Amino acid sequence: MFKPLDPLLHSELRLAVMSLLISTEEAEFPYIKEQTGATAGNLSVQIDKLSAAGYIEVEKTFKGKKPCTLCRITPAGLKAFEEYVESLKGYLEVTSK
Amino acid sequence: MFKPLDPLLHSELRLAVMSLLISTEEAEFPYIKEQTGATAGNLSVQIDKLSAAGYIEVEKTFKGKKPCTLCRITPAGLKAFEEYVESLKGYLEVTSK
DNA sequence: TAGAGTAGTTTATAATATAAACCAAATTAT
DNA sequence: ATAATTTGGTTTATATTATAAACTACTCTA
Repeated sequence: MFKPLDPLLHSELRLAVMSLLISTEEAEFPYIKEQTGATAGNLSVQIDKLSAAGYIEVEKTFKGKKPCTLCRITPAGLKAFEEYVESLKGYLEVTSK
Repeated sequence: MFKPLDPLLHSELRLAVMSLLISTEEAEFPYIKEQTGATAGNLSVQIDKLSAAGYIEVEKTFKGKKPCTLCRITPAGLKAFEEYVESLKGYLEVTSK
């Protein structure tokens, strides 16, 4: 009935980041920051966690002279997200018996 | 895009409790404990929080000689749950553009 | 070259979840 | 009768987590 929810994804900000990356394939740090409304510090920490879990890939490049942190979802991340959504459904689908 | 998620509901156990109560209208502590797989301590704390927020009603009665804690969802709780689900959709519906 | 802006990271703190320890009453075993 | 066990919880201590504040480094502009 109530399957456990991946704690890495059951977090408002990390879920938003994952959701965004699934839609966009690839996104830069400032864009994610703007879209999620997160502070840079918080976002940095959560991106690290997703990256450490292998759910996203982080590439640090340069855009001219400015640093540019690019994030991309990984197949493992996509799978985890799908499983999370599937598990979550058990909590949301109210079987009005 | 990413609406804030009610932190009271964005918790695995509390969400399970709410989901259960919406389906059953009324449930006893041991039943909720069994269905959610939670420990009694954890469940007690989370029920208190939902109750303090006015999301559920807790009635302490007796069943013969044994204490019996009955939980029921409130209209405010139902509304909060529905809003939570609505907000959550923004995170789950991946607009594969 | 001083000040402001951009792009982040590190770290300290506050909030949260969770289980362990505990309490009280009832039931069962000796 | 009384000791152990079970039932039905609550309280409290701890571990984890989320979050913002403080910081670093580099660039751009006046």
